[in-house]
Amino acid sequence: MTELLKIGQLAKESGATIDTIRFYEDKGLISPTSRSDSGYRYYGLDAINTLSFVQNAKELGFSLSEIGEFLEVQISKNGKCSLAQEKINEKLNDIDKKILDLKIIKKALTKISKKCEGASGEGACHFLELLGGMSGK
Amino acid sequence: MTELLKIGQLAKESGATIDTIRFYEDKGLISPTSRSDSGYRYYGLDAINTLSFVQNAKELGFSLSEIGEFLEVQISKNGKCSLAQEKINEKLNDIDKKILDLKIIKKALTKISKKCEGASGEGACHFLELLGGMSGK
DNA sequence: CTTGACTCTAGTCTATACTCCATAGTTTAT
DNA sequence: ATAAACTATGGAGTATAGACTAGAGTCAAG
Repeated sequence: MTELLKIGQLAKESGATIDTIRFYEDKGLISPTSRSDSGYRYYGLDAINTLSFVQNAKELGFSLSEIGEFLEVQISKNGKCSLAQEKINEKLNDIDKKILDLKIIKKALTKISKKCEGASGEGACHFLELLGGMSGK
Repeated sequence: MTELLKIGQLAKESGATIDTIRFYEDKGLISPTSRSDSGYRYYGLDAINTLSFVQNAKELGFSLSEIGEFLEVQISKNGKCSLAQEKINEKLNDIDKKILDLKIIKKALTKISKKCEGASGEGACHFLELLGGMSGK
């Protein structure tokens, strides 16, 4: 028989907490292979991989619901690469947009910072006026 | 006598909602110049600038509590530019870090995407295995 | 003086991703 | 057989930035 893990063991193996695993179950990301008569959750070893996938995908900036979609695709085994590709490309666009936004913010902050400096380091700060004045733009 | 605004008027002038203004009050960002006997809030015209400052600072990525600190500095009139400079520099560092993170993610996603493509666009997707395999790194 | 528009407080709800708690039942080890 | 360790469920709490609601009081105009 294949080795089955109780939730605490899975938690130890995966690095997730018990609460997190149950939370993920609630969100449809993972579910126990079986339950004992008393209701204890039992997981196959693949659950470790699933959780590690979730961790990695989270680090890549995917939300739990996006990760859930990936897992569904996987589970259905009908998943075409094109589906994942689409998601990945969306994510890449999101990222480009975020980077652009951050650069714009950076430019604005730098500009303000310089004006602030120009007004001599120790005088009363006009930061708020500078920023308030930006409302037109 | 200076012109005083009721909360609804201030909302219209500033573009914020009434709820938002009261929420900001709760957070210590703004408070009415005075209150009527019945409890109505009355604001001076400067409240419009304050709210526009809040809007702008938010767009620049500052949290409400950071904005609150800026406003305190302003209110105390002891604010030195160096204080604002410090905050701005922290924010600039944050932004650089975020951009870097996003670029790393982008690289990882691009790599995965390419591998996925390599596995012929319409086959079963190995996205999850690819990602699962990254756990070592 | 009544209607409609405005405002008040206090509290609940949204989304995201968990974390912690109480209470109760189960399993394991001695 | 009993104590320690583990697990179950359901619900509340965390942070952020508000949106929305109910029920009550207030203000201005006709």
